[in-house]
Amino acid sequence: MATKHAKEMAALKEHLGKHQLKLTRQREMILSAFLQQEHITAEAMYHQMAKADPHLGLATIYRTLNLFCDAGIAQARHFGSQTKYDNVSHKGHHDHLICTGCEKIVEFENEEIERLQEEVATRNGFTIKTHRLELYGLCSRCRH
Amino acid sequence: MATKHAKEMAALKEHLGKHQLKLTRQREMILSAFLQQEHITAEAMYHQMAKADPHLGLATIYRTLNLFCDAGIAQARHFGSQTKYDNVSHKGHHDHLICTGCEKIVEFENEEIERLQEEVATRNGFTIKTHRLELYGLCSRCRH
DNA sequence: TATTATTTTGAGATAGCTTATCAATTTCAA
DNA sequence: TTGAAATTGATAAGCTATCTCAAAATAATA
Repeated sequence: MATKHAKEMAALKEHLGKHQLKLTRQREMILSAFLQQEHITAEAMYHQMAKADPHLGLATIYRTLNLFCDAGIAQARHFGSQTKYDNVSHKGHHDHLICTGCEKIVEFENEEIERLQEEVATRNGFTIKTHRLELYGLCSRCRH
Repeated sequence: MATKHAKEMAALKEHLGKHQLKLTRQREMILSAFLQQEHITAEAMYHQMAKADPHLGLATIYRTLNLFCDAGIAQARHFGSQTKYDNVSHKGHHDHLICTGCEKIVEFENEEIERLQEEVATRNGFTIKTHRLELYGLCSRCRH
């Protein structure tokens, strides 16, 4: 179990070391649980982990998930009023095609688009950390 | 002044008509002020408009900007904990480069990306109506 | 134009999510 | 093992956005 997420654990430890932070039981627990998710909210994480440790505080979940973001293990995404923390290692990055008729969501990847994004960023002096691309429209079924 | 934003005014009136809503002094004022912005938060709008009408309520600003979204005049975008309302008519397509350091926003257009988006959509049987592309990272100044 | 049903407004209360506070506890280097 | 420094947990506080409701404004109708 611990060896399963060795890569992320190493990334976390490296980040902790560089910033004079400490490895705690909570951080290990949360990392282990988080890596089994694709994307999850802090609140959902809180309820899920309450079974394993009823005294784990919500603030600690938030602090730790934000820590994971800093360490490059997670990525925060804002949906409406909520923040979802994506497991970066789980999949390569994917964008979304969203049908405004039936709300179906199709995930896709396109290397050429990613490359062009980098190009745009460079031209403007930016270094991209993350991005978000959503295409809204009608799927074949809803168009009729 | 009123004729300047005739197109958006027409779009608003059409939406109001279809939904049994009414055209009010506040909606006209807010539309006029909003169309002079590229993108703005409700809070900023509130302070700005306080000069013209000190009694205009914040709730009305929110309600009206959301109304504009429904009418297709504005588009809401979540950045951190805040929501920014984009003026859709300001430019045809404008995507965003967003600095996570200083919150600077650079707009850009890239026809090649747009073309590839269409391609992806077509391949998945979708017809795109709108899209949203945001690149998050650090601008040259914040990188140091 | 006057009437009237319906919608909208303004001000503050409320809700939902996230962060700040701080004493007690834990970590880890010496 | 010790002790400085970081972390935790519980809860208060902060922020943004929405809801409530009496009063006001709008627009359809007479």
